[in-house]
Amino acid sequence: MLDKTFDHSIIEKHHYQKWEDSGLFAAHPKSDAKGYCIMMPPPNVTGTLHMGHAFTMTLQDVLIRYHRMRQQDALWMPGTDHAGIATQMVVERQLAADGNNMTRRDMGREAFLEKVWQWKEYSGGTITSQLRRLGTTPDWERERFTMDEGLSNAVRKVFIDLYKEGLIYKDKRLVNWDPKLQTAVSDLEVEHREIKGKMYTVRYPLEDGSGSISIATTRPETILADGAIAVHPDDERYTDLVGKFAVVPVCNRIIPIVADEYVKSDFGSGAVKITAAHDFNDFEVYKRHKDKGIPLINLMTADGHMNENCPKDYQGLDRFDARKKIIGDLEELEYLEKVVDHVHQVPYGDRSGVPIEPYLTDQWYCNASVLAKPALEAVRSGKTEFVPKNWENTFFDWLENIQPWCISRQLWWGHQIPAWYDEDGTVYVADNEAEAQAQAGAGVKLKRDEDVLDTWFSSALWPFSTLGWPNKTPELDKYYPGDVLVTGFDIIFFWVARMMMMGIHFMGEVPFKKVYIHALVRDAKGQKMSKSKGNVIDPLEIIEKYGADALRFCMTAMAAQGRDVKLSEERIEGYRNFATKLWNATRYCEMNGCNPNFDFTPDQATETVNKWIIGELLNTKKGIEQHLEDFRFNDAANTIYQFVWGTFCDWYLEFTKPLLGEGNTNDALKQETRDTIGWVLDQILVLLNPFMPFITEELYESIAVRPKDALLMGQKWPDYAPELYQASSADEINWLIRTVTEIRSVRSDMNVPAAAKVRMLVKDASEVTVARLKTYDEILRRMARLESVTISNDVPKGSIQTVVDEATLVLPIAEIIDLDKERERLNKEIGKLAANIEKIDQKLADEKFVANAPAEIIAEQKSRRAENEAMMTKFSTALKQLSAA
RNA sequence: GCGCAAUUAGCUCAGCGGUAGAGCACUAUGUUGACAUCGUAGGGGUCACAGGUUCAAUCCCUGUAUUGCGCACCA
Repeated sequence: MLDKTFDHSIIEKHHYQKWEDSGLFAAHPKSDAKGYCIMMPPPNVTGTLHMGHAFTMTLQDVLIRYHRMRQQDALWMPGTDHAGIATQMVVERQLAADGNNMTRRDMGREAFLEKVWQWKEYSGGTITSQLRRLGTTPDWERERFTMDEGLSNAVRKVFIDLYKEGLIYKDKRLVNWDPKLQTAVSDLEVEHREIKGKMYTVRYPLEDGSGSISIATTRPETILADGAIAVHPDDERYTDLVGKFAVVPVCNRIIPIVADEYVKSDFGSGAVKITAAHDFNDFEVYKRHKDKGIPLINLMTADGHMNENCPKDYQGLDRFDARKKIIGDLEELEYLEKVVDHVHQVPYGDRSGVPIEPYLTDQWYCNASVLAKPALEAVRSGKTEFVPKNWENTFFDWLENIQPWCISRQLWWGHQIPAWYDEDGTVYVADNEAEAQAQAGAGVKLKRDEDVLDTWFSSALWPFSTLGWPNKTPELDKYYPGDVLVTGFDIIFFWVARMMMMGIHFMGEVPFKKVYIHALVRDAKGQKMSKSKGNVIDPLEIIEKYGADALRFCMTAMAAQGRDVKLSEERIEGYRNFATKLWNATRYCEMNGCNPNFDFTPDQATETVNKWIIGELLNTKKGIEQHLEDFRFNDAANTIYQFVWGTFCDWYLEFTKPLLGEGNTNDALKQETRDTIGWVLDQILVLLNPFMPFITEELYESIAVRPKDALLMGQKWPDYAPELYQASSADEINWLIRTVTEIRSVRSDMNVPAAAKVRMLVKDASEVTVARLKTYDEILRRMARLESVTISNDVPKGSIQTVVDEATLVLPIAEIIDLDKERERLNKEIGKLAANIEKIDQKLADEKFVANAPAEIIAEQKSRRAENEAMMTKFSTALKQLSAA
């Protein structure tokens, strides 16, 4: 027998161990079953589980468990990502905190990497063990890490192949440079922050002494690297100046004045300084005016200090100090004309939090625009489909305007670029040093490129590198392309788009057929969870407190398409209560001997309530299937919730109480009812299992003796014969529900004490109703707290009356009735009905409506009018009788 | 500036061309051994605003407002 209350903490670990030991997580590439594959977005190997993970992993696990139960050969491919910058930063911080003030450069590459590997070994299992707490069932045996040997081989091969195809190349261009981390970062890793800064207007004297030209800038320190001044070609104010030269204040360099359409005449002075090595737009101007002799001057070191290209007294200054200094100098030299407050966007590194510097460096690039074309085409043609569809626009916009992808990073943690240089700087791209040496020729001294690849470069290969590529494997055959990728919208660019590009290029086929994009998890107020805000809800604490099932179910129920998940603890508590409800219902079933009977099949049910609940279960199962098919997780969750609580517990178990009681001497019926209850309960556990795996597994084990080692998670998703649903049963039971609800409602309205048992007379009952009243006599008496149910057209004095369908229900309660109150209630009912009728009459009187509306709508209005009319008559009669009393 | 989404009950959100829904919260109440982590009943909405299409609009279209999120930015 089950304990009186459900304690999730007792059951969770125990079941997970059993599941994992059972081998049921494993995919079987050689089996004949149809494959179903989800590639888990690999979390940061040294990370810990946060709500975003819990959310996405829950949805994936629901899908995987569901498809596994449907007898598909499910592969949920798990793994972790080395997360280059993030992980390296953590270890560097640890070094700094050690007290020795060591930096990675002090340590040297090899020793540092050893440290990172140690850290990976130490904390690498954290997140995967936390995923186990959540109850997820990926094929752990296949777990991969982006820096595994196999995956690293794939990375090198892709690099080499793309290099040979000319799609990877080295180039000197401006990159987003993070002076703190001292690496290039992707423009996706740059966040623009609105900053209240200043705009400085600076006067540049003309070289010929004939006057001056003024420009505006927010970054006066870059004046030292100015290479030109640009004006709009049509700007008449400056026509005469184009072709002349100006003198850069402070450093006195002579620079040309050029005309370029990029300049907006109506902004500032209409003249702009061109600092080609420190601004993306300026760099473009520079390229268009190469013939004008514009110098390309880099004035900063990699860590954001002023370098040897600056005047002596600037060299070595931090970039922000240099700004202060130059403002002073300009003022002193009387070049500074104006300073105004100016709000503008400044790029910040999203990891380092410092302003990003456009910086001129040599980097490796991938020609993304070539790779993007087939990826775009694949989505346009529907080979890959986004759900919800509107994300396709985001995908298109980005890929259509894609820039060369800078794939090199000045980090140590990651895949080192497989390129070697000889002393002349000639590059040899090869799988290993020996091959590079062979290319270069014996005896040539080679040095390997020190940089590593962008983490997303290896993640882009994830859908096939994890399946054994470049080897031809049965896994690749069977599971590529994957069925669905489940991920958040925030990494459509970072990851989804790149997997599409690489997957199509190297596999000749899209990496997944569908991309389900979910929203972000926020706190109850809708704010993004972040450590600095302190509003982080830790999934593990929630699991401790409410159970993994409650968290999972909450996540699923909140996963409506296109909306963020605002997570509140109350909501989770609500679903914990749902688990308790199921627990107690099961306990009740056990107490009444309603355990699954394996000889019972639902077609054996004869009693209407039993046939009804079976039919309702059919609809529920169909609903869940449809909703999961459509990735409408919230609807799927609500469908089963509603069935379990609102249908099974609230009504069916109550309906069957009389049948199980001593009053029922029909043993066959009693047994059928027990069997039906046991069967439906068993089915509930199966249908609910993908959502709430722990409690359902526990109950499944508890309610029946099963074949040895039969785990619920390994059971087959049911198939029901459609004829098990019978509309006639539904009609009858819906009448019963209506009747019980109506009596309860009127009792409550009239303050009839809950404990009071009252008689009920039924007036104007049809034959069908008479029969039903007889059939459900006991249920009615029990559920509506009635002493007796009698067919009678008498209305005793002091009765309250109400109407269900054609019949009038009369409750003679002279001793407790409040006549005024009852009069008020009846008048209210009549008023409502009259209003309905009036509305319908208006419609029916509208010629256009009658002429244009479909016949069934008109018929519906007419029959609704008749119903309302009939009810109004009955209530009016009741009112008259009350007044006469 | 461009784009996307949202605006429905006190809160969080579903929904839908033909009688407005859920959970939580709230109010009242507590009857039978599954369940007070519960039962029963109830109150509560001009479906942001303005136009349009339609016999009919909360739903479709257009515009406005507000909010959120992307993308791009003028030095």
